Amino acid sequence: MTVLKVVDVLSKFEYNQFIVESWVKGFWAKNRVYDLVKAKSSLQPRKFYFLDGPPYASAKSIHVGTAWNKVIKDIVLRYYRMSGYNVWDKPGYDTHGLPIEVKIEQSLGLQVKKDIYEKVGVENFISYCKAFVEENMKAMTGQFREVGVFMDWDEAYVTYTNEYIEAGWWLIKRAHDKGLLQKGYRVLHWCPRCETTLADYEVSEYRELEDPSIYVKFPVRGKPGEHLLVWTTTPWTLPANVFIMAHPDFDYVRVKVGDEVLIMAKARLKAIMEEAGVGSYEVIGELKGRDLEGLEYDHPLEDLVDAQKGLRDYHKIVLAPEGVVEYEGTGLVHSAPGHGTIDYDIGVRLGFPIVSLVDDSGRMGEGSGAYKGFYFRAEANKAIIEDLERRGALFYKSTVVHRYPVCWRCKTPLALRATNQWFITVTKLKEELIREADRIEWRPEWAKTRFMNMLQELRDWVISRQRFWGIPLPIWTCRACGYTHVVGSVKELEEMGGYRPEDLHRPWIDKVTLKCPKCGGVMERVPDVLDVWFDSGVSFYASLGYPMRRDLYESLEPADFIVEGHDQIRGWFFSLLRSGVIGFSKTPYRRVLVHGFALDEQGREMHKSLGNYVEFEELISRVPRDVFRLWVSSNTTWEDLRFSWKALDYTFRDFTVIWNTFVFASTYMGLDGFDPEAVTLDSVRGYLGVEDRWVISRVNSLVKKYNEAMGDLRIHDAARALRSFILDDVSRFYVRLVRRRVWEEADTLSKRAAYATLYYVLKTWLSLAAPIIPFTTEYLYQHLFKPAEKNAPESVHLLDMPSANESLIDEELERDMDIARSIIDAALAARAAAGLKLRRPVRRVIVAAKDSRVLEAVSRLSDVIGEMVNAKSVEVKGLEFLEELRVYTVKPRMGEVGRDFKKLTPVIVELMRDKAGEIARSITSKGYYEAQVEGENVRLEPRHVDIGVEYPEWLSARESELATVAVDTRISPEEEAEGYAKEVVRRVQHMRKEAKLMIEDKIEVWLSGDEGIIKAVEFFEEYVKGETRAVKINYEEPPGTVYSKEWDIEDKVITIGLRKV
RNA sequence: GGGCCCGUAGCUCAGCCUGGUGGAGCGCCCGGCUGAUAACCGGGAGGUCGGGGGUUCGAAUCCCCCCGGGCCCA
Repeated sequence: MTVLKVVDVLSKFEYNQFIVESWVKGFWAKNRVYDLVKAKSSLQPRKFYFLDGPPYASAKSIHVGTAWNKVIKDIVLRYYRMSGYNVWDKPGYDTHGLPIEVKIEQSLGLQVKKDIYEKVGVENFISYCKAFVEENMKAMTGQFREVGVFMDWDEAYVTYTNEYIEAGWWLIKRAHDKGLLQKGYRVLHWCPRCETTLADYEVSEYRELEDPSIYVKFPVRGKPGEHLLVWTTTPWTLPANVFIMAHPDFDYVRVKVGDEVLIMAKARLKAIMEEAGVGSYEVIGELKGRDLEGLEYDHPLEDLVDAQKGLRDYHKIVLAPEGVVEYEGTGLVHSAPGHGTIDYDIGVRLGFPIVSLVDDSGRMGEGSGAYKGFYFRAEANKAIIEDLERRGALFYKSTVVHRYPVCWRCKTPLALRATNQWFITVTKLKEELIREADRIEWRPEWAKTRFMNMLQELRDWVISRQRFWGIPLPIWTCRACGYTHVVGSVKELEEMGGYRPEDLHRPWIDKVTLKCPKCGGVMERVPDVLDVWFDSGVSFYASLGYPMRRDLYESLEPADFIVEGHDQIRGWFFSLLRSGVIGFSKTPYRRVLVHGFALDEQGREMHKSLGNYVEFEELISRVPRDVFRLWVSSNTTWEDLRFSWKALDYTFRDFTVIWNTFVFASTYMGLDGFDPEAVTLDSVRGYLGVEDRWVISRVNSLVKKYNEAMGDLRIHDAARALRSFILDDVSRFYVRLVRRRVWEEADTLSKRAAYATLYYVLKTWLSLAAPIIPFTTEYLYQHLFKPAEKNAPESVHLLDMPSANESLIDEELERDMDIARSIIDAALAARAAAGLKLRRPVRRVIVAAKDSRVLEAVSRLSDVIGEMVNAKSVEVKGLEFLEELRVYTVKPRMGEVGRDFKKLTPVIVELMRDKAGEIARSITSKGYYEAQVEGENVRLEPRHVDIGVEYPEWLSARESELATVAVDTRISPEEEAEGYAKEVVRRVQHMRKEAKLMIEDKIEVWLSGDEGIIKAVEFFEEYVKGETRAVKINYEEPPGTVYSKEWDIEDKVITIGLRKV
């Protein structure tokens, strides 16, 4: 078999990347290529467990960043499959949670939570959520497939399934068994309109809001006239005040203002007095924060607030460095453990009561006395400030505008509020979490730093939400005796007297009651659902069916690789680790790669509201899939990606060059009937040219570099190396170099060697590139390589990843070629400077090497240099050679010379002209030139002169770092004639193309006009015939019947005619 | 306010870990090629390497401070 039969496909094909990709898509579907790839991988001995971070199925169209994310995953999976791993590639979808509930509420026009019960019913509501998510998943899967992601789409894991829910229950039970599951108060953001807690991640929207900014005086107990000064922007929390915090290390002052004494932080004194407009005050004492500890005070509103009655004993100063700052406030912080996170933690630590006076709807509730029924930010604030003022407890009041969290769906300002929630006390596992996190391999390394820092601030995990669309909390409480039981599985549910509902979601699960093992009473489920972060956190085992089946998880764990955006360091990476440690006391994953964000061209987030959002549909219709893939994978993975149509366009252009490279190969291999199975690299080893050995070395170096980069998860390094190899090394250098060998008509060994080399290099590259540009590589493989080999696998994706053949790597040769390329550049520049067209051969190029390494390299590669710069010979000389030819000009800088040498100036100017060479050499080498002029010692320095270098007219020279390269521009009559012959050849070729002749077509040529040119062609007739595939040249006016054209070659006119024979 | 990241040519980005004369692509100007060709190649102009300080013989690179942007928290 040969590649002959496919030539036409590639060369005649009008290249269209979109058509290429559609063809491949069809090919994959028709031949079930994913199944084949999967089947091959499943036979491999080494496991590679990839765990997909499930995208949130809340929309139909994926974000550019989501596409990037999946492409990274796909590249890694494809790489490991080709490298001989049994790859686990199940994708997943995250499907529960409030954001989805809200979308459904919006689509149904529901206003408040109550509407769900009253207007639609929970049962219907859940069905809507499910249907919505299913539609989204279907659309998203289609898009992931569209960009070529080879994952097990038919077996995707979905978090809303009964199996998944049951797996989630298992972990809650685990936490319970370990004594980590608790119920208690937690301070969380609460939306008073939606009447629900909001998860941390839901507190994402802030508004600039105006709030009171008040300084309140809390009387020091037993010291009339002395007050603790406290600052707050939330007067509504004052009725719930329990204690005041101070920083042990700060300096505090006692300040006399009028006839009162105020205590506050020294660092804040000036600012506060300025703000309050108090001109005269006197510091009468200074003390450390720690000296304030235990100081008791009275609450200024004690008699108005019922709840305050029982708090007298707790009203004192508590040392709490974490709650006090020096840049704002007074250094004394009013603490309401029912309304502040730090306040709460300290309150609990001290065993102080937790007072929360705001109810579900945001109004002051039981215990708030005079303020009962007042809405927290409105009436309550107003009334409290008035009361304080009336009582003389207000030092100063104004307002501030600051960022305040609002509910992201109804924009209502949120309240921090202690509510009863279920949580897992992961803080007890802190050391274990840190130990396990430390074992994980992070890319890049700073992700680890970030993760570790976060673990230092670990807080307990509040898992309960008062919502519907989520994993129901598997906790049942006895109506009679209050006994609580955690259910770990459906089986346990049945054993406890319950039953298996068809769907484990609310509301069906709510109807399942159990029999209390303590008193035999009826147990009902706690109505909460789980935080949606819990869902994805258990994916590492839940997606494998654990614990209902154990074998799969046990054989695969831990996950070998996960990758997500850097926002997931605190998100999924953390929730996974948390779940892993709770469930199995170890990290569920061993390697993490972090990727950046897809931003717009200005570096802003892409949002529909900003108008800079790129729809997937638009992306995929404007940009071929592989172009997108190559572009995103070239971006440094962990850095943000700035989306740019222009950048994609440029990447697209590279594909043309890649394509042309393969077309070049297939065209000539096809013409000559090259058979890669007969003419192997081994069989032509003795005939390899130096450029062949070079490119073979380069491709093996590439394989090495590529494998190292991929193994280290530096995908962008791999992608960039691939790109620059095919574009710079192969297309722009090697192909240019071998064209002449390939154009030979005869079947030479040199040509065979070139083909064998090219075939080997391109096929190797194709294998390496397959994970990154799976469509293009498949097309080229199917059309060029597969038909040429008898036992070639069905698809390029079934090939084995090449490993570097170190024996073919010749580092010295690669280094030498680098030198040669630099010399070539210099020579081309020298030619350009002399206005010599590349088509015109030059007699010789002289390379004056700056060191022996350059000298050796140029000697070794002189043929390559000669070919590339179209020189008959390349002479290598030492630096001294050109030095002899050099002519220096030394121009005096009259200002400097005049100032320094006064009267001697004219003589010195003359000297510079006469001894230019000597002076120039001396100044350039030693830095000065000394001479006796009219009996005086004269010292010329660089500032006195402008030194110029000139070469003889027939030499065009170029200085480079490695050498001075000079082109001998003299042309003999014969060379001039050859130049003309080439000009004619070029024009004939052009006309051949215009006449739409095939490369192999033979022609007859007519030539008339300028005598010099005719003579030149006659002289080089064999050459001209060979180049143009002309069987005959007639030196006469072309007959009217043939295709003819008049040409102007350097002002000489000729007429060329030709016809196919 | 904190942690981490980024800030290099007009634009997009390499180089920084392991200090040693600043790179690529695109754009611009000039030239070339035309048997890979709705391509391609060469040359040129263009940079206080965000700012400041320090370490060093030597800093884009290491350290500190500041400014601007991002992510995650507060």
